[in-house]
Amino acid sequence: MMSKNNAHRVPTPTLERLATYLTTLSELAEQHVQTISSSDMERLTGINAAQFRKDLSYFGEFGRPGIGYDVEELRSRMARILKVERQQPVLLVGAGNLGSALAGYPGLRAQNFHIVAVFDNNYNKIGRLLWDLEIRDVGGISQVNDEFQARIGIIAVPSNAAQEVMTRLVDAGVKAILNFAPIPLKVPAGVVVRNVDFVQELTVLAFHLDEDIEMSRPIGQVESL
Amino acid sequence: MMSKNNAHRVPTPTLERLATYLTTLSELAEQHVQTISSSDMERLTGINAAQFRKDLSYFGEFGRPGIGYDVEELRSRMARILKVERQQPVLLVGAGNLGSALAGYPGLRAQNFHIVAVFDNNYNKIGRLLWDLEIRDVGGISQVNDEFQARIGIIAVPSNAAQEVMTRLVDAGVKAILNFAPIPLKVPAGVVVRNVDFVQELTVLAFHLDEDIEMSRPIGQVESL
DNA sequence: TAGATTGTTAATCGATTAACAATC
DNA sequence: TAGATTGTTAATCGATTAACAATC
Repeated sequence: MMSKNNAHRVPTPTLERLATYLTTLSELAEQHVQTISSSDMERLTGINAAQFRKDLSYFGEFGRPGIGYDVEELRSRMARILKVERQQPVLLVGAGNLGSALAGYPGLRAQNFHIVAVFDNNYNKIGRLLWDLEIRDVGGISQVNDEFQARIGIIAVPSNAAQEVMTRLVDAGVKAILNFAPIPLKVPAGVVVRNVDFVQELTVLAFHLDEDIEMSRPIGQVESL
Repeated sequence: MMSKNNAHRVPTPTLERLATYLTTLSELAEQHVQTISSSDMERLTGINAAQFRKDLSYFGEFGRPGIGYDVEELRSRMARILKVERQQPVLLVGAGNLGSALAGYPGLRAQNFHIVAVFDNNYNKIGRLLWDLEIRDVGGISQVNDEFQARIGIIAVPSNAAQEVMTRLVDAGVKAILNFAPIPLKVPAGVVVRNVDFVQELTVLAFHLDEDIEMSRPIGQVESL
C-alpha cells in the first residue's frame, strides 16, 4: 500500500494532467475503444508519452508491457484516484452572473460535481431560485451543510467579501475551495485553494501580443481526436 | 535594449505573477503609498521577495538599493510591459451563461479589457442584446473585426464548436485566445492559447479530499492587506 | 558613515524527458 | 521468438530561493 502515504507528494502539474487523461479516457470509453498505449495518449492529449507513464507511476501500475492500457479499467481507476467516481457535493457562494453560469453549467454534472446549495448575502436574491436551487442566506452555510456534508466550496463573490466567505465555508466543514475572486485568500492549514482569475489570464495573453512569436507552443496543443 | 529580443524567454509563471504584482500595485497607488520594498510585496502577495526581484529583472531595473520601488512608477511600467496601459479590445464568442457572465464582469473593464463584440451561432440569439452589445452571427467575425482590430478572443462555446471558432478567430486576426471549452485546441504557430477549465480545477481539489493534509500551502496564501 | 535594499549570480529544488531493462 | 510497450532510473531542463557585492 503506497497511495495514502506519499499521495501528498504528487506534483500539482501531474494532478492537472490526470484530470485531462480522465476526460480523454471517458471519451474513448464511449467510443468503445478497448486498449490504448502511452503514445496514443500523446497523440490525443499533446502530453509526452513518458510524462503520461510517469504520472501514472505515482499511483501504481496500470498497463501491460507490449500491450498498453485497458481503457475502461484505466478510466475507472483514474476516477477513483481523483475521487470523482461518485457524486461530489459542492457549495456555491455568490448568485451573481458568474455563480449563475456555474450553477447552470452542464459540464459539472457530467463529471460528477453536484452543486447542492447556493448562497448570497443580497436580501433581494435570498429565497429566489437560481435554476432549480433556492438562494439561501450566506449566514446559514454551516447549518445547511450539516445536511449536505459538502467538502468543496466555490467562491463567486466580489473580492471584498471573499476572505469572509472563505471563513464561513471552512467553518461549515469545507476542505477545498475554488476561488474566483481575484484576491489571494489566507486559509487555515488543511484547506486547499485553487484560484481562477480571468483578468490574470487575459493579462498574460496581452503580454504576448506584438511579440516576435516564432514558437508559441501553448499548453494543450494537440492532434484533434 | 533587451526587452524585445529575449521577451519570449520570460517564464510563464513570471508573467502570471507580474499580473498579480500589477493588481497589488494598483491598490497601493490608490492608497497613495509612495514606496514599497520587495519584502513588503512578499507580505502582500505571498510571493517570495527574491522571486519578485528576479521576475522584474527580466525587464530591466526598477528599484533603488536601500530605498525600494516607487509604487506609481512601477505600476505604470508594469502596465506598459503587460500591454494593459491602454484599452485592449476583446472579441467574445458564445452568448450563453458563461459568455453573459464574462461580458457583465466589471473586473475586465477595470483592468482595461474591453469586450467590443459578442458572437453566437444561435439564430434565436443573433440580433438580441447581451448587456449593451448586440449579439452577432459567428460567421461575421472577420468582417466585424476589420473594424475593431481586436487581437484577443474569448471562446465560451461548447467543446464541439471550439476548434471551429478558433479558426474563425484566427482568420479574423486574433493572436491570443482565452479558451473556456474543456478541450485542447490545435492552433497555428503564432497564436497563443490559455485554457480555463472549471471541471479540471474541481477535480484537482477533489483529489485532495480525504488526504492526510498536513501542509497544504496553497498557491496564493498570504497575509491580508 | 551605517543600515537597508537592490539586482544578479550561484545553489537548490523540482519537474520533464530520454533511455532501457523487464515483460507481455 | 520478435516486436511492442511498459515502469522506472538517470539525465536534462527550468524555475525558485539564497546569498552577497553594489549602492542608495
